[in-house]
Parts: sequence; C-alpha cells; structure tokens
Amino acid sequence: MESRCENCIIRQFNSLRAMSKEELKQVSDSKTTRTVKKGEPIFEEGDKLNGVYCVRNGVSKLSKLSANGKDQIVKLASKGEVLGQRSVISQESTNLSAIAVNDMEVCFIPKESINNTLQKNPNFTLEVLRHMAHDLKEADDVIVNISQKTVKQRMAEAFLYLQNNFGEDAEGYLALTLSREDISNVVGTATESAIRIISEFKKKGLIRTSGKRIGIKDERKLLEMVEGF
Amino acid sequence: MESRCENCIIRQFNSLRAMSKEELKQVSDSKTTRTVKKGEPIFEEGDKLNGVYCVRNGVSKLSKLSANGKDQIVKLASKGEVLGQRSVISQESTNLSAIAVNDMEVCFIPKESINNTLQKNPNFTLEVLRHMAHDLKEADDVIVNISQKTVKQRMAEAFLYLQNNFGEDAEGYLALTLSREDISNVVGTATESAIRIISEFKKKGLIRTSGKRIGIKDERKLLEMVEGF
DNA sequence: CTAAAAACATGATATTTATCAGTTAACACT
DNA sequence: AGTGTTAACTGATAAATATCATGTTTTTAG
Repeated sequence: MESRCENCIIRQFNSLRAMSKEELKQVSDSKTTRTVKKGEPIFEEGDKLNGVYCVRNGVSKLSKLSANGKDQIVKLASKGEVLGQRSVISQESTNLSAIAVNDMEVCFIPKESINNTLQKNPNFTLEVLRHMAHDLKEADDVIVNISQKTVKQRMAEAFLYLQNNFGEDAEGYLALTLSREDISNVVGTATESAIRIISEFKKKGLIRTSGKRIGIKDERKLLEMVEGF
Repeated sequence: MESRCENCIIRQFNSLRAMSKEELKQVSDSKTTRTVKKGEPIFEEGDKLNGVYCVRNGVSKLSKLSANGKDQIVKLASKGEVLGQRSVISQESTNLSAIAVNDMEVCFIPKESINNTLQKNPNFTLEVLRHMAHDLKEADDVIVNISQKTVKQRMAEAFLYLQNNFGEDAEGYLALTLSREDISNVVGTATESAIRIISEFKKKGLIRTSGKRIGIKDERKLLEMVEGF
C-alpha cells in the first residue's frame, strides 16, 4: 500500500478531514488500495458493503437498474468522493451500483473504522451529515428536473454539469467522455433520443463533437435552453 | 404551550428520541407550538429557517416550484417527521416549500437547540444521520421511478404508497385525500393526465372513488402494474 | 340559498419521446 | 490489414403524454 492517509491530499475534499490524527492512523492501517478498470464494478446493487470506497482517481457512475433493463445514473463521483457511505451508515445493503467510467484507483476503508469514529467523534459525524444533507438537496433537484424539464433541456443541463464538474481537456472538449448510452442514462432517456439531440445541438452550433468527445460551443444558449427560453 | 417534549409520544418516531433528558428539557423550554390551516405554508422555498418543525398532526407536502410554474411534490410528511432539518444542518436556505395538506399542528424548535445537541451528543447526530441516509435512499428511488416508469405505473405506485403510509378510513378509502392536482404533482404529470388515469383505473376496477376520495379495490393488479406486467 | 370560484372531467389535437429496423463508423484483435 | 464486434447514427413509425377547449360538478363566500 502506497501513501498514508495522513498525507493524502484527497482527504481535504471529503469528511475524512474531520478525523483526528489517531483516527486517521487507524484508517490508514486498515485501508487497502485497489485499481478498477473501466467498466468494472466497485460494488453492485444489493451488495452488503463492508466499508466505504474513497476515490483517488478516475470517475465512477452510481446507477440503479430498473425493471425494464435500463440503468439510471444517479450520480457521477470523482476524486475525493466517498462511495458506500449511505449503506454503511444505515446498515442496509446498497441500493446503487458503482461502476468505473474510466480506470480508477480507490481506497477501501473497513466499516469498523468508520463506525468507530462516527460514535466517538461528533465533528466527523457532523461533517458526514453535512455532506449527506448536500447530496439530498441535489437529489431533490434532480427529481424536479427530471419531472419538469424536457429531454432537450436535461441534455443541455447535463453538458453544462459535465463542464462545471469535470472541466475540459486541452482541445476544449469535455474532460469526462461518456458513451452515448451513459449520457442517456444520466439524462433518463432512450439512447437514440440522446444521439438525436446531440446531432441537433451540433447543427444549431451549441456543441461540437470529435468521435465520442463533446465540446461546448455556446454556453449561453445552452443555459437559456435549460431555463426554458 | 401544552405538553412537554419529554412526554411527547411523537418523539419516539424521530431522531429526538436520541436526546438526553436535559437536552429535551431545553428543547421543550424553547419550542413553540403552532397550528397551520390547510393550504397555508409552514415555510417556503428560499426561506432561511431559524429552526426545525416537528409535525404533531396533519400532513405537509414538501414541494419545489419549477420554471414552468408547476410544483413537484418531493415528499409527504406526517406525524413525527421533522421538517427543515436539511436546511438547518447545511446552514443554507431551504430548497423546498412545506405546505399543509390538511389542518396541522407543528412544534417549532429553534436551531440553537438542535445545533447545540448536534455538537455535543454523537448519538443524536448519528440518529439524524441515519434518518437522512434513509431519505437519500428514498430520493434515489424516486429518481429512478420517475425516469423509468410510465405515468400509469407511477400513479399506481402513488396509490399504494398512500395506502401504506397513511392507511384507509372507515369506509376503506385512502385516509389522506389529495386533490387531483396534488396527485399529479406527486406523480410528476399533467393534472388532466392524472384525472384520465384515475378514470381508467376506475373503469378497470382497480380503484373506486367517492368525490375526491379514492379507494383501492385491486391491490394485486396495481402492484403488477407497478412492476410492469 | 345562491352566485362565483375552484376543482373535476372529457374530447380533440399537438407534441414529445420511445421503439424498431437498418446503416455506417470506430475499435479490438490475432 | 482484415474481420468481427460494438457503438454511433438515421429514418419511419408508434406510443405516451401534454395542451387546449369546454362542460360539469363541487366547494366556498356572502
């Protein structure tokens, strides 16, 4: 196992920063690091998790399979995010699958370390609570978006979301490249519909593409579209 | 102010049960009780909340207004549920409105009491955290439902949800009577569509109605419909 | 008790979105 | 480099859902 948690910069971005020196030490001693290849699962819907996963590198999609065989992607998690927290806290099996969107490196932290700290360190618990409150707010927003906005609006929103959260590469394309299918699963629509809208946006000069990469050309117009103009 | 929190049965249903005697005493001394008439707001989207509201009686809808002027109801909260927690914890203004669906009685608990306990009593914090983890899971489920199920399926699900969570009255109708508009806002559809589907379900013998009241006649078939048969 | 308002209901139609079928382009591999 | 495989794309069509118009019933306020 390479570096120690105490020195891990990523920790700054998540609730682990509220841990004391000793607690971190314990986590560091019990953690294991794992690489996950693109397309491989970190865990799957229904699994009983024995700990949480802290993302060091790469991006994971958190999704749920529906009766008709389609996935809905509920969240995209990248560097610094902790996966499986909800499940460990409520001591239920997880309701989501976590699958690597690109090659990943994650640290597994056994639930004992987490539960222990949750019981003893109110600051940590409060920090986790704040994070979860934030996630809940975002989930509410997603609900309203899905039910009130058209597919076109949600597509526009998805591109802006990807830009804001994952940035752009050297050539100005979205740094996180998703397959068309993944995009449709984020937006909650049929893959063909997503592809059609991409073509349409391209024609209208809102975006440009290069292979599966997508670049934003007219942010203002996309924003207006999201707002419903 | 009538009864004291220490004696309040409702407390058993929410995270306040993890409070110590003294903490409860403090809450009891600082709380105020308020009645809210049907249709009146407890708080509205964007409000900065100075505390949380514990529901003693009645039902509140938590909803968010979208750009096109339609509400989306994210949750229905009844006896024992605590409203505004998320906002107080993350110290942001609330993203939802809480409006009384019928006459209500709620206790207002100033945020100081809550924050104080959050910092000092890890059991309480953990209890709140567990609740929020549960809410988050439910929110994820709603996202998947809305995006993967048809309006008909979601309507069927809504009726079953109302039955499971609010029960039936003496005549076997759903105990919680919502307007057709509210139903459509729970399901995330146009009011006319909701009404049409109610008519259809009635014709098929799945439900029966009496005025705006709705009764479930064929639970099995409704369940099958939700599952997609 | 009655007028006005609000909620409920239904038909006709338009729009959005999904599905099915098929083609083309990208990629992976021995 | 050739071939098999998967993902991207496009068109035609069907299905689901929203919208508009309008009438009816129920509730509310004076």
